[in-house]
Amino acid sequence: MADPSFFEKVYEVVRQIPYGRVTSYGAIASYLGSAGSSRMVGWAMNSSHGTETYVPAHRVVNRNGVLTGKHHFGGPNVMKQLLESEGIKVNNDQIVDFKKHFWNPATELKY
DNA sequence: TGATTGACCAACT
DNA sequence: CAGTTGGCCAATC
Repeated sequence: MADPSFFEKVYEVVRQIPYGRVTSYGAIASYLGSAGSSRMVGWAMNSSHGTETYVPAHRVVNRNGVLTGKHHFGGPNVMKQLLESEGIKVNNDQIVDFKKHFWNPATELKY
């Protein structure tokens, strides 16, 4: 797309998250150029259900590594199960060793 | 069409 | 230390 919107950029970044890795809304937003748009990342995930390509929104958590949007996956346990299914341990809705599983698009993906 | 909200983050009071 | 405010873009009322 010659002029991709914020949403489309978010989708592409989230899709490029490798298996067993997670990232934060702020990291994506900051990578796109605006840390204040972190809310839009979450909103984009909400819209990701209507996209043709699947978006691993369960790999996206807030800056604390907490599963803030777990309720939006159709159930409060779905997101946790998905992460654990990828080898990521989740305790009390919080990712264990979040820093180790953290995938920074600005560093890994960069361009 | 204007106002409000939304899965956030950071700074200020 | 905790509560409030500003900021960002897009969708819904």
